[in-house]
Amino acid sequence: MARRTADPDHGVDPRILAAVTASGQRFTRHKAAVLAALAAGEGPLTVDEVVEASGAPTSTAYRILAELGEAAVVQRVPGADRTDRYELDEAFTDDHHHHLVCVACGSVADFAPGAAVERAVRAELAGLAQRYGFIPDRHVFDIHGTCADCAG
Amino acid sequence: MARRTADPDHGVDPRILAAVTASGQRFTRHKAAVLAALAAGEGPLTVDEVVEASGAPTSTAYRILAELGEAAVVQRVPGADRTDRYELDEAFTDDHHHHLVCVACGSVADFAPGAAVERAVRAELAGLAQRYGFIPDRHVFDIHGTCADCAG
DNA sequence: TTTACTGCAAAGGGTTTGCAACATG
DNA sequence: CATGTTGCAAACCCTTTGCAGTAAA
Repeated sequence: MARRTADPDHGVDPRILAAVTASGQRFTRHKAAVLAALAAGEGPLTVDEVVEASGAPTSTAYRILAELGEAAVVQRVPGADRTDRYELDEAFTDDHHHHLVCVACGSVADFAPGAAVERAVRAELAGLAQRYGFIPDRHVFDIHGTCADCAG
Repeated sequence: MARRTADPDHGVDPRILAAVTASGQRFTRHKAAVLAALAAGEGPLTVDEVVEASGAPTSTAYRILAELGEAAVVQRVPGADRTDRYELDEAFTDDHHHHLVCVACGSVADFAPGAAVERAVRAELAGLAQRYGFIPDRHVFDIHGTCADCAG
């Protein structure tokens, strides 16, 4: 029971660790804290929320989020307001979800799409390259509306 | 043939005119120019593009776009970069479309979705109120990827 | 030891606003 | 005429960056 006492990985998903190091980055204490914050968050987090939860200074949080973005570990999620939000890439969450964006308060929540939508979307994506010369990477299917809190 | 010589409406869609005035706004020359620019544009326009095309000063362009947004005549379209884009609401374009967002150059182009996707989406929306207490208003189905220009 | 990361503070860039002059209804 | 709109410039806020010190590998 002495095999792993120090835990330099901070309990982070080994696949994420691999992606980060494969990208030529170091795995630092702040990076671990930011990743933990994102993993624990309900839906995508604003930079302020990441700062709050991770303890990293704002500028460092921005830099880490950018680095993780380059490593394809984190995705930026634009919301109804002008404030960006960030979430773990689906490759590391093992769930496919979309967003419920509240136009009243700006909050962004996750929701699981029905199989029919995803099936249709996949078929749609296949045709894009032929029709528009556009090479699809990922799709955004967000619903804008009013969340339960704001609807009263 | 002398019925409309002055044309105070600048040839703008009467439904848009109605929506603007119904919102308690005046219909000014700049507003007309911005609307004309949006109507003529291929896909959503950045503020700079609106300024360029309409001749309105930047601050006025922002204000007009905000006003038209409140009148539900214009929608803001977040892209891959941090630059907002604006387009006429679908209620006034009589076409339903989505966006091809280039992650390389930030350009946003329109594309017409297949019927299967829209059918599935409509079914999905219907269930949201029950499942999440979320009242859907509109949906965003954008494809992120690389446009023909950037793919080389 | 090497080099990436950190942290502060200062700069950057798109967006918003105060206010006096102006144009619309 | 009364009031919403315009335009300039200054203010704002989120985000990015320079640089010297720190820490990961």
